[in-house]
Amino acid sequence: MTSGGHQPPVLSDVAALAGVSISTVSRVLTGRTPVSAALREKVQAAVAELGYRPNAAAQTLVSGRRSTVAVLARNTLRYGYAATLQGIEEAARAAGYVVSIAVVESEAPRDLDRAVDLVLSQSLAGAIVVEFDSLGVRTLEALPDALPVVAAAGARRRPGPRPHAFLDDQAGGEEATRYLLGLGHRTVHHVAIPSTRPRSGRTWGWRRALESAGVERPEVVQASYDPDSGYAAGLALVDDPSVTAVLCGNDELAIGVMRAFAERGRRVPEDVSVVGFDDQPFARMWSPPLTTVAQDFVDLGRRTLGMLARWVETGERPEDSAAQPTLVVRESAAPPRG
Amino acid sequence: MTSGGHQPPVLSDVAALAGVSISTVSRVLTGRTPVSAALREKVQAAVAELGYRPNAAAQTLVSGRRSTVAVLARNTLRYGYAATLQGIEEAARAAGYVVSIAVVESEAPRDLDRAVDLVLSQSLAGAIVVEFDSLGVRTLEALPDALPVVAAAGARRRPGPRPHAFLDDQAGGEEATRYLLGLGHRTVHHVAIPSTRPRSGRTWGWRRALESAGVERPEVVQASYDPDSGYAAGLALVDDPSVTAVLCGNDELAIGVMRAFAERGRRVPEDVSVVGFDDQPFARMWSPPLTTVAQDFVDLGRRTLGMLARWVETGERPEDSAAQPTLVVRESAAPPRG
DNA sequence: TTGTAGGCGTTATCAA
DNA sequence: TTGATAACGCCTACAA
Repeated sequence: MTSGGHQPPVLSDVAALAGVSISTVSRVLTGRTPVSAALREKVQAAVAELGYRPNAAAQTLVSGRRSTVAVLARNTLRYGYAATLQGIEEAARAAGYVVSIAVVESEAPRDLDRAVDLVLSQSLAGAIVVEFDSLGVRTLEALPDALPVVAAAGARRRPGPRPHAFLDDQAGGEEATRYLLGLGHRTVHHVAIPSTRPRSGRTWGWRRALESAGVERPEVVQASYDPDSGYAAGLALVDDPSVTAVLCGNDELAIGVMRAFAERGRRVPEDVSVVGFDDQPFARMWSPPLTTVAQDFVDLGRRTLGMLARWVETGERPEDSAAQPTLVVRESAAPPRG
Repeated sequence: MTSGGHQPPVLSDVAALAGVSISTVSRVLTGRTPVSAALREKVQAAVAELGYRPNAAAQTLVSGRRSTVAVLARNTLRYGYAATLQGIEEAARAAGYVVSIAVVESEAPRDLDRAVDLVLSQSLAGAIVVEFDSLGVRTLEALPDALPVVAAAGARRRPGPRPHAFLDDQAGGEEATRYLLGLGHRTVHHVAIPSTRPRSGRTWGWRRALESAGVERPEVVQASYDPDSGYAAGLALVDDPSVTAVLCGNDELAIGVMRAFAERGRRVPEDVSVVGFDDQPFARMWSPPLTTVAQDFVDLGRRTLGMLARWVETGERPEDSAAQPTLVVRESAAPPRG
């Protein structure tokens, strides 16, 4: 079939129109080999006239050069995940990579297999796993060793087979706890999120701060991620008069805790101080505006992609990379009464 | 080079191990042509032993079958965008498509070109444009006619060259306004979001409801998307005693409006009713819980992908598809005083 | 039912 | 500097 139809133009069409060989067209397109100015211009004109675009499949087949990076995540909607994805995409676009996404729907092995199969059905330069939850750990294990994979992690973990960029939430938990202690609170209670490990980094940070202050360490109230679970945790704390300051594992938990206190007539921050974690967008709009530990997820995404890109391009496995959260002081924490 | 190195196995490796020809392996893999049980088992064993995976580039090169869908959007983090993306990804995964994303950073032509170039550098089955803003309209125009493209739109628009799935926010605006009128309010004020057209669908719905009730139509307060802009709008309304009910173009605006009222001592819903739009996750957690028009963005994403998939698979251009928002009554709206 | 051979669109190697 | 030509990995007529 001659290419007169409505097929997209290919290299030979351009070559024919420009009156040169296919190799010459390829050379001006790749730019790696010199071509005389005269021919180059003819070729460029033909490319423009035909609206030619290289066939990606053919390119990666012959050159082996891959330019898509897959992101595997449990979720793409919750704030931390979505912000990390944004950072990855932004950095990828700047570096010339396309990002594809695959969510791992549940703990069920078939969901993991499904996502991994789909991801590996592409020609990948590498992959990023968002490892904010235990499913991330399993996803990491399901990926072939030959593929460059970097984890975007919510907490430091011991150096493993795969490099990771992470947010040092232990430092954040410690800073927030010290801040509350510095305000004059006798101790700080803690409502914890689930973790990839027995305890989350922020929970460790809270423990360390209490211990180094030589202060009593209350029982941890274990919760999930959502406000309802924070509400239940709040109810468990509200009748205890020794509770004057609460560090929550994330902002949504903090919202739920605050609602439970409000319903029982304990005012924030007058009666009890509440500090969140993450600095989600609604935190600053809350009443009272929420004091919280800000984690820069967008930057985490950028760094993760940067590590992966360097790995792919230089062949050198990157070092783990940490970033420090920062406490954002707003109005939900104050000195205790009296 | 013989394939003894650490290269991934290819068809010929499998064929050699199984003691059959390459085509036989290909046949058992594609399943379109019958193969004797004996050989089929040998091949499957060899595939498993080698951990063989087909090379995607070679497959799409020879077969022309594409299985990636690109999503172009202004943003991936804001609620509506992220939820739509979630729906797209979910439906795509179920249908065997991979989704890749490209954000169009700004109105600058070079940002549009950059995103479009990156997207078109892949072998695409089709594309989806998230058309919640005016940049979406321009993105749609920048894509080649030959590519199947479906828009995920925030509002109905006149049928155009490309099919779209949309949320009928005009109906939502009308319902919310009628609800407030039904509560006994003399009229309803409106704080509007920007729109792809001179007026957003929800603004039209608000107008229609007021007109058909034969009620005075106040000036629209034009705002942006964020709480700060809602706060400014709230300040513009707070001193007007005729303001007893406000319909906001989205939930974040509603938050800002409520804060402005709270600061000036006007209570919600006792003194003034506020209704939002979208039903973002924080809406139900607010104090008071926000009455708002829920839009199912996840479903929008699913429908959009469904349309695109049918188009790609059957060759028939799909019809436009609408979904109705629903009013979620919570506690931020009530009958007027007295 | 099975194997052989040709070609998908591009890059890279080799002569000229 | 340019042009043939041989891969890249796979699918699919066509022949056996």
